[in-house]
Amino acid sequence: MENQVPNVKKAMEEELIRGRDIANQLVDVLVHDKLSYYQEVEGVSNPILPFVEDLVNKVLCSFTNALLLLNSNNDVSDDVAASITLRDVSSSTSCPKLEHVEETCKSPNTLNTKNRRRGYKRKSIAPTWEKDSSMLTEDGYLWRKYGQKMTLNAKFLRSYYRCTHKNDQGCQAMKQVQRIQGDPPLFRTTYYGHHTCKTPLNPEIILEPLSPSLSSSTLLSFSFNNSITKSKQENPFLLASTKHEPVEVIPDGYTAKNELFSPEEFLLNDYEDNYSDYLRHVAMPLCTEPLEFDNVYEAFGI
DNA sequence: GTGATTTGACCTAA
DNA sequence: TTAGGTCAAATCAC
Repeated sequence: MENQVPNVKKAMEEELIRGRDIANQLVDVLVHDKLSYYQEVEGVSNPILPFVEDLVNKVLCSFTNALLLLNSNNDVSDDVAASITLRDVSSSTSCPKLEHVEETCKSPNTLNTKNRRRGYKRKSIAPTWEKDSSMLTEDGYLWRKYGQKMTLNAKFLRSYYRCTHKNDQGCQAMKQVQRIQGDPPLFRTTYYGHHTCKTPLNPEIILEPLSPSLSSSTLLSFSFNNSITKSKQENPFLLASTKHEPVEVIPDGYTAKNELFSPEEFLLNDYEDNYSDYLRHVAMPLCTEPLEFDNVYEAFGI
């Protein structure tokens, strides 16, 4: 028992060093293989990507294991401990499991239904950005609704969504949708965190505002062509999101490679202080007519 | 059968 | 203490 703490510290140190080394490898790969990115954009398969993903997994595993070791020794804050999930470690195929740590954390109480929320941590982070919109709009990501609540001083339910890829990719993005006005309907969408997932949607339809001051309700209005009536199987991009939300659709012609702008790319191109440039390069080519969608507001009782 | 939503209970920050 | 955020079993939809 006396030797356990030094052993844990030793293992933790090794894990952190391992993570650092792998991260360095990853940087080398990313820096020296820029061309592969363009190959990927062109649709050519990229043999380096699996290797990069493996490196990323190893980095995450190393740091997670280190945190688990700290957690098992009560040397870590509750905040950090709450962010650690055993699934994150065990789900990785390339990550050596720390069985003794897992066993330490899996007390009988955690398996008991009444105590299964021990790891629950209510978020206290500030919103990343907000937008008000007269209609529920698709933002290019897949969301899964995990709750709704009637809040004080609110006439309507607030809905809670998290990224569909929270479990499989660890994406921490969340959003809340609050109907703030009945007639005409007005919705306030508050986003928390950023997407780290590889969204299955076309990158060109991902349009997050560049800053909270840029209300997307002024620019996110898209044409709604007949293809929206196709099934999920025929066009999964269009209806793959939560059933309560309408979709924003990019005209088919907007596919030229040099016209693709994700918000990140837009920032990298120094447009962030020029909203008109953003509109010209990103929003305007996409805007035509407001879309229509049956049962769009069904969940909100409109 | 599988995945998404609903809903009541649980948990925590203020 | 309480309002708001989250969990997870039950239910629904495809």
